[in-house]
Amino acid sequence: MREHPVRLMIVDDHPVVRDGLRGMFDGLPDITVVAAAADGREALALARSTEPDVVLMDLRMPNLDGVGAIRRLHAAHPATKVIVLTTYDTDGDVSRALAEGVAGYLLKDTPREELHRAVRTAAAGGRVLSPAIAGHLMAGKNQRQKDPSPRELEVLRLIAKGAGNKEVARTLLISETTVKTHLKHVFAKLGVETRAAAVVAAIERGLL
Amino acid sequence: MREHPVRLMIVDDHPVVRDGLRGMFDGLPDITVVAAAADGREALALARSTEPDVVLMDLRMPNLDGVGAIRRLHAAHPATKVIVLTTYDTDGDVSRALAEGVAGYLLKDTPREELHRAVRTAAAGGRVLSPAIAGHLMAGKNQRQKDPSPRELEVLRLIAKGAGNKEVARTLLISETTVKTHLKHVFAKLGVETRAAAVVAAIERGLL
DNA sequence: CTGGGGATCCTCCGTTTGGGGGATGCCTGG
DNA sequence: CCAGGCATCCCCCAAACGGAGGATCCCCAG
Repeated sequence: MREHPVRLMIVDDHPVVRDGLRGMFDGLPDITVVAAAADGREALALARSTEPDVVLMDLRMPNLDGVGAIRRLHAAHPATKVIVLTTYDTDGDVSRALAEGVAGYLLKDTPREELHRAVRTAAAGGRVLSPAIAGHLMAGKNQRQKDPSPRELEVLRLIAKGAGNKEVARTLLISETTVKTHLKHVFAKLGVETRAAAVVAAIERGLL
Repeated sequence: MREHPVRLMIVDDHPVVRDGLRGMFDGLPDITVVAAAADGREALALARSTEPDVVLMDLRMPNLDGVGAIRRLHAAHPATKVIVLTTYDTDGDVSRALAEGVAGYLLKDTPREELHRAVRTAAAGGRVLSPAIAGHLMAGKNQRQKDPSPRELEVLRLIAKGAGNKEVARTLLISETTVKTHLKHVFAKLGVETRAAAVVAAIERGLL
């Protein structure tokens, strides 16, 4: 299928994880780790100089985080496949990453062999998902609510900090009625009916 | 100081991290990795057979998680030092771990050399904290509120799921008045004044 | 044994929330 | 051009909430 080994770049802010991943691909004839970056910014720079075929990357990073990094990576290197490798499996992250066209979304508890397979699959143009993730997506497809709008999230953020409608209104320079309207929409979109549940839902989906 | 190498056990449910850590201690003359476990249960078993001097372990694990594992480890092997190594730095986790008498609390973005130093320090009977953690503790000491009681948290959990006072009362088989009282205490202990802020605070402190 | 914390209950009261209706502009993508 | 999403605002109203006071019981630690 391929004469040259897959050129792999690792992106993760934890040295432990970087080294762990590097070690996992050690000694494989068909995969070579050509770079390891600690954040999105570094990843972009290294991608330019090392031209990886596949990038394994964490979503939560300093400087330039996952989704942004993926977008700019794709823009600069359309042929490069990105596999997200993260600890979390929040819906928000997953769907936003998938929207960016990633080649895979794996959890960090993925065993060695599966990682190998994932990288090969991605290099060959395929897609891979951790079973847990796939499950989440299935569950989500049936009653997927749209995400709250930016303005609505702004309101929700203040609510999460303990503000009342009045206070939110003052802070955002809008009327209290508007705050309530935003909140009503947030509730509908998150499928909840109290502010408390709304903030939890938003946090779980990675919106806050 | 010590004639024999430090016997180190690694406990983490992520293969990536396990291998990463193992690699980081490779080739050190004074530290030997004698075991690696995927959860608390396994850790206890391996501790008995391998008698490690120091244990590096994650807090969030399946089967038997951090705090429980630490407690039982200490009970069975009082001389064994435990260093918590985790991604999170939530107050709740930190204080509960410290209460268990751990020898250290490090974040996973700790560089290699610091990890080495930490293990040596722990083996010698010392204590180590990530700077970020140390900061948190300082901040906490000045205005530390007590954590909510188990019952109070039970109420808060239901609130987080969107229940109203009435519903909580029915679920817990107590009166609505009692629910409000619990909540009032929760607010005071978390330093907030709305349910929404309370659930966020609780989540941030790792109480939910 | 005395105190304090937890858990349970109460009343009173003003404020906030959440749900039901709308309505208006503004932009963007078919 | 027109539907649809967003953001902004309005009224009405019942229910829920949060604060301020108690009060009892129990249990454990000093």
